[in-house]
Amino acid sequence: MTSIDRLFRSWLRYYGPQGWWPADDPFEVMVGALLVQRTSWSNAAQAIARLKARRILSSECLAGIAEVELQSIVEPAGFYRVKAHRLTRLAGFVENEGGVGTLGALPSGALRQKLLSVDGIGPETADAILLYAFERPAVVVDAYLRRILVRMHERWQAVTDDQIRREVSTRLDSADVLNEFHALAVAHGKSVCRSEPSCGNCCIRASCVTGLATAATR
DNA sequence: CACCAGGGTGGTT
DNA sequence: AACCACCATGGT
Repeated sequence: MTSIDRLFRSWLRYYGPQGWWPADDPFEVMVGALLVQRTSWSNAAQAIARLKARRILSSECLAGIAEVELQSIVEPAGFYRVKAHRLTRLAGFVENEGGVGTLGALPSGALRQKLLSVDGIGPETADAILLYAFERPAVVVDAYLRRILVRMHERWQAVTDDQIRREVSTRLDSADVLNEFHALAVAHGKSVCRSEPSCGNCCIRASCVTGLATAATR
């Protein structure tokens, strides 16, 4: 039985604090969460910088801007047609809900449900927004975490995302810890080889990341 | 050249 | 329920 708790401390000791999420306010986190889908952060950050340069990175502005214009602005992030449309819908949602302040007053369960009703916000993005925009103790289950867990123990192969969320949250409860946990999972996921399990050493032994092994298995 | 990046949606079997 | 194509730019 591997301890998620020990894995987290190993990552933190090896990689250090990741400083997520790089944003000035909750709405910027929401926008970034949509822009970064299947996209490198550097590309998403370019789109965010262009929004900021035009001073339209707010729900009020984005709800009113022409979608074709928004497309040209967020173009560096890729998938710019769907993303412009989703940003427009997101802004309308936030305005309709009375702003991020009103949303922030909702309990996490209700807020998650509302977020999932927005076009382009699925489970992973909803939990990322809960965690990084609203500082709720949400577990973000992404492809990196799934792969890492499967490589550590075969039992994770058949475990659903919902089960992963609950199992992780029993070990890591605070928003601050879960904040680092997801960011570190991404950092570690990028470091280890991405080839199939054939490697057999990924994530828990030294052949992928020197020094992590002894920390993770201690 | 192929492959990937801090996913989600809609359609098909 | 499991799979699939699609969205599209920028970096290795």
